[in-house]
Amino acid sequence: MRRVNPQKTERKWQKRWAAGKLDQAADFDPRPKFYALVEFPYPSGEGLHVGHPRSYTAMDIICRKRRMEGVNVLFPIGFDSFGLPAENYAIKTKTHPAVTTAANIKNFMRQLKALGLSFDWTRAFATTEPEYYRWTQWIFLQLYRRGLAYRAEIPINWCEHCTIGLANEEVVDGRCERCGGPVSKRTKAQWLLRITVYAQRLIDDLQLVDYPERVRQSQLNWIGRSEGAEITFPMRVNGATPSGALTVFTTRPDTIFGATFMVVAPEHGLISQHAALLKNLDEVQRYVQAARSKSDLERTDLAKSKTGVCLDGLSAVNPATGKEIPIYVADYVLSSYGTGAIMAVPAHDQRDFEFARAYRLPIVPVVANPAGNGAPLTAAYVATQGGTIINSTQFNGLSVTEAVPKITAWLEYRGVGKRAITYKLRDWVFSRQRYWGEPIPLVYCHSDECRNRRLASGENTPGVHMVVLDGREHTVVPISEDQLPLELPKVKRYEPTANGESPLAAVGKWVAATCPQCGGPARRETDVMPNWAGSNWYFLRYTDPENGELLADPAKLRYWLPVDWYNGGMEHTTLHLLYSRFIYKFLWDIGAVPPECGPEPYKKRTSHGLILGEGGEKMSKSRGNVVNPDAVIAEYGADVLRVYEMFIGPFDQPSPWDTKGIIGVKRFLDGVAEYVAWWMSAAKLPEAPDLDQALQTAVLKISEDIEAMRFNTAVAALMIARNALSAARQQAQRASLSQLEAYLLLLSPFAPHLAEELWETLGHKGCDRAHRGSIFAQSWPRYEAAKAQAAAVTVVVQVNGRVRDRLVLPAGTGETEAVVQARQLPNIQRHLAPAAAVRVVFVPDRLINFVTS
RNA sequence: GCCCCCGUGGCGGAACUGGUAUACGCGCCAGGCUUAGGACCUGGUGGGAGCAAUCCCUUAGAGGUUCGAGUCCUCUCGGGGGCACCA
Repeated sequence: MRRVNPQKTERKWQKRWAAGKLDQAADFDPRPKFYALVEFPYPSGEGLHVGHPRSYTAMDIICRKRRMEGVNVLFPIGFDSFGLPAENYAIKTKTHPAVTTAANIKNFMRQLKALGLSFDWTRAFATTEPEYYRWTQWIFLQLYRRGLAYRAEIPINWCEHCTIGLANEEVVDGRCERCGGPVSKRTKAQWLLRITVYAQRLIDDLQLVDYPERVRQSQLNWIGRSEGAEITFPMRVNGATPSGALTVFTTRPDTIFGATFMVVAPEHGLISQHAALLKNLDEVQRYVQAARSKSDLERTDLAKSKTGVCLDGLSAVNPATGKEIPIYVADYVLSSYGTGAIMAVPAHDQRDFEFARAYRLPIVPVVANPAGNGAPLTAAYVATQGGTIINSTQFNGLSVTEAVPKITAWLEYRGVGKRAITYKLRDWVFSRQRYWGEPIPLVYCHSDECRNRRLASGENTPGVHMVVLDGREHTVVPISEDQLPLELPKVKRYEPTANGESPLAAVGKWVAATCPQCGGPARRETDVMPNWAGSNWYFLRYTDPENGELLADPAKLRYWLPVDWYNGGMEHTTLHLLYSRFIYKFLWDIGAVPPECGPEPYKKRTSHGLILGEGGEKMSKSRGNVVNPDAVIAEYGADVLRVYEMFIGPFDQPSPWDTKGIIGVKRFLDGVAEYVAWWMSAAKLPEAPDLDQALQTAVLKISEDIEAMRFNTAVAALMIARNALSAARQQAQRASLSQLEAYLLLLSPFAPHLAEELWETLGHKGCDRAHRGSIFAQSWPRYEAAKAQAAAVTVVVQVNGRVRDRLVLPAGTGETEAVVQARQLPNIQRHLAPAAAVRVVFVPDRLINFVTS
């Protein structure tokens, strides 16, 4: 028998579930709470990807089980609807992003609902709703007020062909994502957030949370803490006149005696400061200019040989040796890491070694290479563990490990160095020269009144309180909070302007603002926030999505936070996941999130693997291997899609789609339906005597597997239990009502529509208005160990570790009895001389191993 | 270069803290039902030898620890992901 039109049944139950309150979370309910979170989708024009149901069904299964366990579950969904695709679509078709976004959200809602996901739809919102982004803007203002948002001239990605600035996400392998053209750097004033202030806390607090090791490692790696020392090298002009100093960061202060030259990054301030002193200024400037116009791709090409120019007329003194050493500018030194300058120790750093070779600079070893025997170096000896210090006066003979603190202390005593910690993490560029994002709620005022007020208050930090626009000082004036949201205006053109400004810069009425402080004319900030802004804090809003006074009621935050379980993609590990931890910590610091919620937003994080196309390639439009969930639902129904996606492979690993594999899941679910129909018609048949054990094994296995996200083996366990029911049926025996009910309960989180339908078939009321009759209002089956106990077990009998026979024994048979029986087995006697056993290894109910040697 | 993950049948993959390797599903083979067909039903299915009982081999490869290794340790090879001139 075939299931007739699963889609119709599924729609029926979806309607009935929606009419009730089964999926809704209850604020302040005395039951234990569980806040489950999945990454809300970007509502793209392509609709839902088959990857979405994998993550969403997984969390749906957990939530349905939790509710059946008597837990008050918050399982919300929303839409992360600002973003580039809507804007690019607008550029192509002149359709306003608000229009496409609304249509896409509608489509996504239809698709999500068709999957039977038990989201609390009453809490849904989109980040593009002004009532929501009002608070995204509010958060920006709080960051600004506390000096954590600032404006700075930084390089942006510039596409020569499109003549627009690109977000980092739009640069793929150093090329423009849209036109494929080369991307170079241009400097532009941008708003940045000081995430670096939180670097250490973002590392430390990883101890407080339950994240997969690979996620933890990635975040640590990305933040990139390095311990070392800052060392100051005095500088001289023409080898004589002292002139300032150059500070470097190094992780190897123990090698300072081997520092034979210094290198600064092309962007280093030293060059402009000392321009007048440089005898080869032209050459230096040419080099700096060339470095600047290079693309990222060229500049970071490791295969490229080292280049640089000596700063002629300027030199430094190695504070350890007292020797005068040259200073170079070279683009292998990055301005954005450490101090943008290094002490070069060519004997013990490969990059410095290559540079020294190319420019014939002295290479002085200061750590003995035990394998080298004093032979000339062919490569740097990077001795981080072993090695003895040489050529370093009083430190000779120390190990590297001993020398690091001793030499640091010595430098510190002499006032030329100190311990220092550096992070790879950079401040977060928070402005985009784009349209479809949250406007940054600031104006620039050049009135005397605002200027005087600024000067009088002493708050005059450039880049925070004051900026220079068109050569003129402007006061930065935040829009008052009661004026939020600052809504996006309508524009005619969505393209960024030719000079890289946001499309908003071309809207005269938008740019010409009134200063909220002095009432005079002011110029509005025209950049918008990146699409991470809305997702930084969305999980807070779910606790109180309608609040018009606060971003969320503290009492509700106290009740629901932290998020108990957050599942998402690995690709967000160093973006959204890190950003939102930072913003959460900030909101917690300023009291917008109550102290009781704790310092971390997500208690537990898990990651799903990608669903790949058939054959293991990534799904993509260009490969033409994209599977549309709508098509799968139309052919097989949502339950088949859900169960298939759970069965496809280990949840945290990538798995290829297999159209043929779906049929196995369809057969399985059809078989369950068919069994129930048969069961109803076979009331006179006797009950099977031994189904309890099979069922209890399933209860234990499935309960554990769901918690551990081993959904593939949970589905296998459901199939095994179904096979046990079928086997009994072949003996003309049926399951008891309670056994069959337990089975449907186990199935229900995976295939909710079918389970609800069959539950009704068994004579329950089904999902009425009060929901009492729904399968989802029942209790999750309890594991009964006594019933799970098998009467007989198969014990493996080995001789010298090789399986020679098997023995069926009553469970719990003791060693003496088991060994006597095992010795009588003919095959054991064949392999074992009667008195030969030297030793017997006995594992109760599992194995006996006779060891003769 | 650094960090992380992974190598098990024709395929996706099972195997709890070392204890029956290949669960479950796909595919394939045989039979059934059917005029026919399979998105149906039943049974079989790692490789080799044997009529058979049974024996040998097998978790990328090579060593090691152990009564016993897919699982632990060392090395080698292969695949994937992330970061990357980070001083």
